[in-house]
Amino acid sequence: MSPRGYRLGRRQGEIDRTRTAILSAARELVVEHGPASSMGKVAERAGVSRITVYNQFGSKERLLDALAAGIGPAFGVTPMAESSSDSRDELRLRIAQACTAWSADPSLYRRLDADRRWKSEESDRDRALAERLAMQDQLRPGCSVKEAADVIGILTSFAVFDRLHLGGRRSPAAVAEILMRMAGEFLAEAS
Amino acid sequence: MSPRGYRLGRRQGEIDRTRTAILSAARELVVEHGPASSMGKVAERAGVSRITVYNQFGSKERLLDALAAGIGPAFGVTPMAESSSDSRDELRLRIAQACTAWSADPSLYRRLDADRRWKSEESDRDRALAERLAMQDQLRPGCSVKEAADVIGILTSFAVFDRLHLGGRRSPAAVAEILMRMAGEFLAEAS
DNA sequence: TATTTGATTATACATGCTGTCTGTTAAACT
DNA sequence: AGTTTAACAGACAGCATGTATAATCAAATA
Repeated sequence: MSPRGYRLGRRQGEIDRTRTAILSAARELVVEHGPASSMGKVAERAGVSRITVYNQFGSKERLLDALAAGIGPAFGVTPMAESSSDSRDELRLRIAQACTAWSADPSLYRRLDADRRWKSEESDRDRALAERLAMQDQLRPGCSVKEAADVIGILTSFAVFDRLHLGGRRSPAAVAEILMRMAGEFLAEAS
Repeated sequence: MSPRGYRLGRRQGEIDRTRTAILSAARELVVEHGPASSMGKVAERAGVSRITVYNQFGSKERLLDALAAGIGPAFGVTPMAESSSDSRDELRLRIAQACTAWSADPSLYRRLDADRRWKSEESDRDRALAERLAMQDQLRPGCSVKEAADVIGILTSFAVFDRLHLGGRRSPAAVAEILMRMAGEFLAEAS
């Protein structure tokens, strides 16, 4: 440990540079060849030793976790959404935010999506939004909160976005428009 | 090859039994531990040698292909759908068939879904159905054939079905009902 | 300047997996 | 009988992950 305070000072700069170099190389290889890319190849492309990759990230799984970490917060945190008075606008905002987040790096998320748990995650947020919709009588008669929450989860998933995005031929805004119309399944008719 | 007809006779019985034993063991292990299950474990559970698995299926990829083969035909072929006069009924049938197919073995398809290409496959069939809908003026004004085809692909994908199925807590028929309502996004209003 | 700290590195190793090679064995045919 | 066919088994090569140990080296301290 460091009994007397030992600051890394400008050594930290090099450490951060190697970390980002490794992450950058890993991103490239995952996009090119999928998550099965070997640690050796990653180290080679990053210009460091294979052991350095293990020293920095511990294991391949944690390296992929770090690679996927960038998206979670940006998508999960919707600060102003909570304060929105109209839950219908909140839904629209939620869908738009999802599309923006996914459009940041689709070719990476596409390769990572398989092993990740985004599909069934964040159901708490979905349920909370569905409950607010129900509270404001915005749900179609006969539609349960659970059904609305499940559909929200589907409409904000990467797989659905990617299928409509078509590699950029359809804009995120256009995708969001389609998704919002699909959300009409559980919304009350009144505009 | 076999210049003179060489029949396997009752050897074929054992061969078939071995193949099904391997497939059964592979199914169990994939459901339990995902597609990363090793060929050695599969062979061990099937009660045969690891080499036998390779002789029968050639490679791990082809073994997984064989595992997934059961679903494709049953879902892809919709004989009476073509002859249906009402394209709206055809859509309803298509969605119902997808739900029935996926409900056959969700725990297996869930593990296989990651590496498979069901997501972007069969877009030809989706496009054909979307074109028939357009031909009969069943598409919402301003909705392109491509958009309808994309949405059909989404609504008949396993990932979407699985998320609504909830491990059996929602029946396939109920899932189909939700999906059909979501399809209303691209359908003309008239009933 | 001399020492300490901690990241990077090379070498080596253990383990597990995929896929192939070579030979053996048992059943089907002539 | 003898021949043909294909499943079967042991051994092997190659590559992957992850670990252990010791050596190197630059920056931070005293």
